[in-house]
Parts: sequence; structure tokens; C-alpha cells
Amino acid sequence: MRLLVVDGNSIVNRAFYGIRPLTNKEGQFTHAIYGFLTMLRKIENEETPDAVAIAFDLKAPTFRHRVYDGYKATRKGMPPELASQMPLLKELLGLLGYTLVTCEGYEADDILGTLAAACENSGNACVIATGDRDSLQLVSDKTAVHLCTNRDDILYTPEKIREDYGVTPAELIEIKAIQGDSSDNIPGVAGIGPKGAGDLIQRYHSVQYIYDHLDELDVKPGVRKKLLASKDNAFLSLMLGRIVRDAPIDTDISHYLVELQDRAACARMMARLELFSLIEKYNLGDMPVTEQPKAAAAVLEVAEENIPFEKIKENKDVWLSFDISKNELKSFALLHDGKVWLSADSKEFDALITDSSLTLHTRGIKSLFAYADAKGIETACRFFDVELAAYLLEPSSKDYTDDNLCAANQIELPVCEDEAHKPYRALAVYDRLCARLLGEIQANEQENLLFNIEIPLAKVLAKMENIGFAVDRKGIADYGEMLSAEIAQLEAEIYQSAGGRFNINSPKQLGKVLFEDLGLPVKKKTKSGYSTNAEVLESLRYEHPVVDMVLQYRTLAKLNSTYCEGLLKVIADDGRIHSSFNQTETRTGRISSTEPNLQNIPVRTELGREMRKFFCARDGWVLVDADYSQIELRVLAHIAHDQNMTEAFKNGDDIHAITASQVFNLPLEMVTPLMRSRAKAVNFGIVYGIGAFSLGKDIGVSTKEASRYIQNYLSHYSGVDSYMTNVVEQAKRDGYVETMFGRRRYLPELSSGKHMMRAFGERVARNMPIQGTAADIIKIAMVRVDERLKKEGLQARLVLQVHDELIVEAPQSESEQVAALLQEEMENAVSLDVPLTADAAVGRTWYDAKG
DNA sequence: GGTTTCACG
DNA sequence: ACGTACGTGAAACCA
Repeated sequence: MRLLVVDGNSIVNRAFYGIRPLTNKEGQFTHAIYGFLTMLRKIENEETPDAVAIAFDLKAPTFRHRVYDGYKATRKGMPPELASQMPLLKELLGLLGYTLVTCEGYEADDILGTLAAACENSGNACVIATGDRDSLQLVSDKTAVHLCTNRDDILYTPEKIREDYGVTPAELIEIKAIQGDSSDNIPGVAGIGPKGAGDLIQRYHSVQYIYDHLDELDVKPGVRKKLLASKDNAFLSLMLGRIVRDAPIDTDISHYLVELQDRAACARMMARLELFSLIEKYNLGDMPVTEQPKAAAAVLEVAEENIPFEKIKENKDVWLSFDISKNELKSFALLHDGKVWLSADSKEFDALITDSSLTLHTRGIKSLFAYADAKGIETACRFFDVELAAYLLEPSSKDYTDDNLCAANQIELPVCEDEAHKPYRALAVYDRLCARLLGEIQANEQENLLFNIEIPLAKVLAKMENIGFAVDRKGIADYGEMLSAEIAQLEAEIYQSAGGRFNINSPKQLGKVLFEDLGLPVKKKTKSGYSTNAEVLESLRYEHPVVDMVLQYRTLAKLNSTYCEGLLKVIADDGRIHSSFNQTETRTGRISSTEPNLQNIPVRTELGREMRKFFCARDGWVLVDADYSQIELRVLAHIAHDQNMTEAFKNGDDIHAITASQVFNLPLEMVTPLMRSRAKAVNFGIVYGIGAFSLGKDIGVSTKEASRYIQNYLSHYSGVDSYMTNVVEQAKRDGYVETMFGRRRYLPELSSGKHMMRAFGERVARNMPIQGTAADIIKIAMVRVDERLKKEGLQARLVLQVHDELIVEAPQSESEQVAALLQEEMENAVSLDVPLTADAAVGRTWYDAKG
């Protein structure tokens, strides 16, 4: 017999975090259930067990969870999105005939260990399925571990363990006893890490032996000293790290046979969860599935008469839904008296948006503003936007469809037969949905953010999209021609040098040529093979002449395909490029630009920068470009209340040079350009949440050296030091971080069991308030700049924002006034402890106007 | 549709 | 021993 023992908690966590959230129409999350069953089926297919046991911890680890959606702080357990799926998953597994195993006072690991031991004692085989490497110590001739990873699953046998770790499975416990494991509270030997521990056990095999022969060991004196100092901890760790193999559970393997009993109940449950593909996979398609009782659902009522505007206006609050495409109104609908009223009369629509006494609750106001702008109408009503409100409440969501929002807020959508009325189905509950969202915005104190920043900004973005950015079509085309010619030539040279034709654009084929045919050393691997990115190629430049050619080819091919060809495709009939600016895309509050992305036009290399010569102003006009100087560091100085950094900015010092003098402990005059550039990297790293490893790699020094820089940095900028500690603590306490203006980002990653995931959450906690506050500030500046341009009767208009940079297209005659206005509004958008500085420049093209 | 690479702040 | 900085979008390849 062959028993499969599944580490239920580990697999369900993988399923939960590994796939995108999924809900049924009741708003119940289902992706962990779906993912678990999918993974289980895959494992069963590969391991072909005769019996299956699924182990669960009795209690999930405790932590405090964010206050949101009615969940209160200090709620115990896993994230509610996962916790709510657990009983359903267990119920469904039971229906499918699986035996679940839990044990008071023991962890799931101990159940795995006990069942594996039972198999071995009774001459049976065992496979353990888990996502956690802790179980590898259980591997033996009879027990294998099927490790589920983000990449391909790995089957661990004693041979595979030897191959990967160089030791026996049992010796893994010894290694862990020395290196320790902070996430499991295993102390280990202080000062000895994975490398040292592995080396010791490979040579001496056990902790006992090491301590018995401490004086004879062939190790450095420092290591011996560390071992001696942590002797008690080492033996304690040995006990803590060894998985229990005699937990009081049912060890009769014949009791774990899988027998699906009630097929109809399984099908019903899967249907209720709306996991219809599972019904197919388990061959339950023939089972009757009872529908949700229809009687309970409200039916969408669409009024036949004309809209009673007078009655609606008495209310002042209007719930509106509209269909505008290409700046033309197709239809709109209003909610009144529990019914939906339809119209396609644009005069009626215009009357609504120009009525200053009304508050319009709607969604997608950017397109409404674009419509008004194109038509030359000035909107006068107040707005509430469902999408923008929902984004502020949960910026990490993928989309903000009516269906998702209603599900998340436990609002049931009415049933609707007529396809034509479907788009207005959600309007029937907009009064409730908007009240709900507004209530949360108020509870979070985000009214200012919504009503004074995001909603006015939507109007500015709409105008930017309408006006577009003028480009020199012929210039781009000619440049593309030039690139194509060079690319063709390089291509020929590469084939010659490599000794054959292949697709240079295919990382797979390129990898084969470089690392197999030419035998170049492999520096890095990716999921699917050899890494061939610029960093790797850069390090291979002197190994073979073809490498440089490939680098050059990549540069030119990117410029040509993404920028020349890509941009030519999206030039509109008016000779301008109308990008879309998305306001609900980023988790930090930045805006994003698509079709095309105008926020990543090349600038860092001269060849790429040429591209900006084709972004120009119309005849007789100029571009005015202004960008903030080090806005993120200034924001950091402010929110961290850092005295030294604040002082440096107040003095107008060169912040990177000052930082260098601190980090390297030298007078300012002795700072070399190399030091300054390293200090600059440290400044960036700090903003990103930093790790010594990556910083070292970035600036080409050892991890140790980099960690010294960071320590020096934090001891000088002590405000930054405490901010970085405090913000992570606050995030763990509240479940979210926020910007100066109350923009939030929730961080469920912080309560993940996975170290990597948690570390990521901590970096985000340190970074988001900085990046997000900078985003808030430039948004405020944009709204003010737009207002000022209008107030001063200028023709100039904002055409682009690139995170810390604004570009205005202005008549030549307005250029000086606009430059002054831009700089003033950007610098005074907010008042911080440090000055904000913005530099403006004028030019006919983007190339000329930038610096 | 997922992966890899590379452009920007 | 993991795999290692934050935030984006687009193009190309490949299964």
C-alpha cells in the first residue's frame, strides 16, 4: 500500500497566496478551495496513492488583522479571506471521501511524521505532500516528500536530499539545530548560519559528535568559540527541530482509503461555491444541482415612462450610470423610486452635470469629464465616484467592477432577463453601494483624498487624454528605419560570430547558443532555463565577441519595436498620441499610463533619449517641463522627522554627497564621485526598504560592506532609523500603512507564514508611505496647475505626468508665465518640514525641455 | 496566458 | 536554504 499524507495547512496557504482571489456571487472567497483541490488532484495523479490522509493544525497562528469590512482588530486566526474558506474546504474534502486528521496539542508536521513512521513499521510506502521543507527530515527508503514549490514540484528521496544538501535526511535536523530558524523559534548556534551549519554536519554528521570532539575539530577558533557559547541552545534546538513520530492518531492505513460517498452533495456544494470546473473534473456533471431560490432575488425593474427629473432633483442626490465611448453619450440611466429610468438624450444628461445643486453618484467619471471637455461643457455638480472610492478603500484590488464591489459589500444584485438592461443592473443598488462606500471613506478619514484630490484629478487626466501629446511622425519613422538597418546588420554579424542562424529574440534559443554551443559560463538561471538578461550578458562581454553584439541588438530591437513601431501604431488622426491615464491601477497611488505608456520613454542613454526629440509642441507652441528634485527623500525627511536630513535639505546641500560623508565617515571635501554614487544608491535603497545583499550587488561591494553602509546611514539619520522600525510595527498592528494624506495600502503579506512574503510586506510598509505621499503631492500640484491655467486665462494645457515631472504645452508667448506658475504650484502644493524644489525648463521638444 | 526582458520614476 | 529593493507597461516568445 502507498499512503499519501497531505500537509493541509501548508498546501492551502500555497493555494491561497498562489492564485488570484476568486469569489462566488455571495462574496465568499473560493480560490484557496479551488487551488487546494487542483493541487491535490495533480499530486494524486503523479503519486498514485492507495490511501490519503489530510493533516491540519488544530489552531492557526494568531495575529491581529486589519479593520475593514466589519472585521475587527484582534480577530484571531488567518486572514479572514482564507479563514472563511477553511470550514468549507474541510466539509468538501469530507464529502469527497477524504479522511482529515487533527490532533490536540500536536502540529500538522507531527501527524505527517507519525503516519510516515506507521507506514514504515507496517511495510508500506508513504509520500508526504507539503510546501514546507521542514518535513524533509522524514525522508527515508520508504518515505518520500513531494515538495510543492512555485516552480515545478520536487520529489525528495534520500538520493535527492544528498544531491541538494550533501547530507542524509536525519542530518537535516542536525543542520537546523546549529543554524536555527527564527520563524520556528529555534535558536541554533548564534553566529553560525546555513553555510557554516551545512559544512559542519557534512563533515561531522551530528551535534553530539561535534560537542564530544569540540577540541579536535578542524574549524576556525571563532567557530569553536561560537559553538561552545551556544551548547545548550544547540541541544535544545535538536529537540525542537525533530518532528514527533508518535502522536496519538489513527495509524491504521486501511482507514484512510478514499471513498466518495454522496456525489450529489459534492456537486451541490461545488455549485454553491461556483467551482463548476471541479464538477466536471470529478465527473459529477450528471448530478442535479439545485439553483439558488429565485424567489428571494429582487428583479430589476426598468421604468417605461420618461424620467421624472423634477422629482429626482428634489432629492439632490442622484444615482447615475452612463455609457460614454469616444466622448459620445450612448445612453444613461437614473435610479429613482427603486426603479431604473433609461434615456439617451444628451440634453437631459448635460442638464444634470451642469446643475450645481446636484450630487451625482456614478462610476468612471473620467470619461464623463472627457465628454464634457470635448463638448466644451463645464461640469457644475458634485460627484461621488464608486470606482475611485473603492480604489481608496482597497488599492490592491485588480478591478472595481460593480459585480465585485457588490459582492464585497454583501449587496445582492437584482436578477435581470433583458441583456440590454444588464449594464444597469448594479444601478438599482447604487444608493446602498454608494452609502456603504462613503461611510467607509468617512470612517477612514479619506474624504479629502477622494473629493479634493482624486475626483478633481480625474478631470485633469480626462483633459490630458483629450489633448494628447504632439509627435513628429516622420521623425519616428525615419529613426525606426535607421534602427532597422542597424539591426539587420547586427543580426548578420551575430549569426556569423555564433556560427549559425537562430532567433535572437528568443531567450531560450539565445541561451542555447551562448551556454551550450559556445560554452559560456552560466551565471544565473530562470524558471525555464538560462538567464540572458543584460546583467548576465554584461558579465560575459569579454568571454566572446558575440555577447556585445547581442547587447547592442537588444537595445536597438527594444527601441524599434516598443518605441518606434509601438508609437507609430497609436498616433491619432490629429497627429497626436492620446495615452490613457489610469487612476486606479497602482497600489501606491501613482497613476499609470497605457496605450501607449508615455511614462517610460527612454532617457537614460543618449541613443534612447533621441526618442524625446519626436515628442514636441504644435507649431508656434513650446513644451514647459518641470520636475521635482528628490521628492521621495524630502518626503522621507519630513515623515521620519529626521533632523539631520531635514537640515541638509534646508541648507540646500547636495544630499547624496552629505550622505556619502556620513556613510564613509569622511569630511565632505574628501567625498569622491564614486562615494557619492554609492551613497546615492544607499539613499534609493533606503526608500525601497533595502537589504544589504541587494545593495551590495547594486553597487558592487560585498554584502558585509553594504551592511556597514546601511548601519552608518541609520546611525546618522536616526529619525529614518526609528521611522523604518515604527512603520513596520504600525503596519503589523493596524494591517495597513498610509500616506500623509491618508491613502492606505493593506498588507496581508505581513501575516504570511512564509518568510519571503513577510519580508516583502515589510519592505512595502517602509516604501509605500514615501512613494505614495510623493504621488499625492504631485496629484495636488496637477489639480492646482490646471486650475491656475484656467484662472489666468492661458491656453496652455497639461499634457503629461511622469511621477515627479509635469509637462505643459503652451503658446510660445505664455512660456515664461507657465514655467513660473508650474514651479510655484509644484513647490507649494504642500508645506513640509523641508523645502520642495521643482526645476522648470522650456523647449520645442521634450528632449530640449528636460533639464 | 505565463515568462522573460527592458523601458521609466 | 530559501532568494533578496519599491512602483509600473509593452513586446516577444512559447506552450
